[in-house]
Amino acid sequence: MLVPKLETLLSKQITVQQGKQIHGCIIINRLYYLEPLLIRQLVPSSRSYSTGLAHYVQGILHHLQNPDAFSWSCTIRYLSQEGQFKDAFSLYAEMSRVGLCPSTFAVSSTLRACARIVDKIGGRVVHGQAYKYGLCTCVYVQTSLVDLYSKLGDMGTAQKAFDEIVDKNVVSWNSILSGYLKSGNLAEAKRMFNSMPAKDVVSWNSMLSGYARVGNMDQASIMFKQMPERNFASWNAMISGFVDCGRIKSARGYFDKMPQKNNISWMAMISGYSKCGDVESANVLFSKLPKKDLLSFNAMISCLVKNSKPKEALQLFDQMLKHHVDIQPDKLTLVSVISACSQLGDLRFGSWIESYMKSIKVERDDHLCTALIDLYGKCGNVQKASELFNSLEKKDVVAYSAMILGFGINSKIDEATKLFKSLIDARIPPNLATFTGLLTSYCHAGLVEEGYKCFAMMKDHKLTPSTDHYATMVDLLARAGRLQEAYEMITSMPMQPHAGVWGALLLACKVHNNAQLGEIAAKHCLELEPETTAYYSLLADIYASVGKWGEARNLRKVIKEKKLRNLPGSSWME
DNA sequence: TTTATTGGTG
Repeated sequence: MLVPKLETLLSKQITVQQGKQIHGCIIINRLYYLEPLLIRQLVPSSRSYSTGLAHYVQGILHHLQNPDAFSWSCTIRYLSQEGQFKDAFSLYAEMSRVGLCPSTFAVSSTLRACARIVDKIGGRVVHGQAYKYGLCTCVYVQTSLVDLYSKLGDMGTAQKAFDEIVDKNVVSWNSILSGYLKSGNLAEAKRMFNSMPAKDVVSWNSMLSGYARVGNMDQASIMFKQMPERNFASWNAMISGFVDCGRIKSARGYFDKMPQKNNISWMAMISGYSKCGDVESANVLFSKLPKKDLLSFNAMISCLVKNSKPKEALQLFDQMLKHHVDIQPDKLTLVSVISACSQLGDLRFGSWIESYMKSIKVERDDHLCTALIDLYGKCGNVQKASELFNSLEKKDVVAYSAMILGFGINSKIDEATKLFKSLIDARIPPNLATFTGLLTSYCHAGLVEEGYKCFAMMKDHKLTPSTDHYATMVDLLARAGRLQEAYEMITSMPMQPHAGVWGALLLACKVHNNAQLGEIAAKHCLELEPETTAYYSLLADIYASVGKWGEARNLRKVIKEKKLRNLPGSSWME
């Protein structure tokens, strides 16, 4: 049934390319109603379907000599639907410049685009124009306004826009509801929900995820049971809700009970296992996934990266390229792949990934840039990292943290502290990673007092030091020969120190010939990681260096007897 | 024409 439509469309496309004035609006409008798969056939050899299509549709519009308001509106609506929000907005601006009166179609689509990219100024401008042209009495425009101000976090204006709607429909109610939920006002949301004249599955799902977001899974479960109708989103909201509060078994329960699963369900479950470090279970699920798509590959690759398995991540990426030719990696895949490369710390990957990005024509955005800053910083090319940092459009806390660490581990302590100051000046609140970077910088420079100050500063920013922060402090103190202080730092830790913390002390004890503390440190190391024989030999070395030959010999015997072999290359050994 | 669920950088 759709095929003849496509053919007429194709014949009209040819007319357009010959430059004849025809009814372009019909083409654009038809495109909108066609099956996505058929539309894709229209776009010749495009790597990215949506951007290719966006250019195609805009091309048709600009081919017309005098496009009318309807053609403009259809194109804007099309772009907004396809997720090309910036294009939709600039087309709207162009339309007004030409002097055409915007329609309710164009306005609501543009407002939707502004809401999605959180464009405060643009949204207000469009609102003003809609008011000027008297379009603010249309439910669709009004509902879009409610959604816009909800997404901007301006609930006062959102409520005002909502009150002005005479014929409120379910979507209008749902828009204000999700606004209150997003702003964390559960009480008001609940009040709204109860006073709704009609609820649909979206209303119920919004409430579910609202409770899930604050970790109230018991209330979410109660609502889930009460729901008159459930869809994929309802089940998936429960799964990801349980995942977020660490109740992986409950999440799995819902996953197994689901009558039908979509790829999002699988992905939520895989990322759940990833978050609690259960790579094995994630792998098992991934292998069972019937139809793997880009999203599920992204989830699995990122799982491997986050759980420090960069080699496996790159292998999976390779598999994806080889055996799933229909899947094109996107920016998110690349961010994970770059992160895997930086974990491997090999500069060769840097140039490889950059040329690869060029070959598949991926535009560099700030997220990709940040990943590259981390990569170049860790591989020793600070120059390149700092060039990338300066090229960023918006410098967020993650970019700053990556760059501070990059300076720090390349012995550029002045640059690192300067950058931290400018972060504070920019009024960007530092996070745990920022302090990891700064502490590591002081550690590399051997600046104990600055390290202490930095460690204390975390409290001022309402941050609690993690095990890694303690580990860095211990490393800093121990390297400086302040072994007793390092030991006291460990004993003051509110959490269980991991082997790396004791290992740092142990290594320093060897350097500074302190057998007493070395023995304590080694004991803890062996308790936590009995398989790592490097600890035995380190302790033996310490004994030997202070002349305790007997103990040293005994230890070496133990190593031999246990037939344990030296395992060089533990992370802290470097 | 307007609403809800997923994957990311330290």
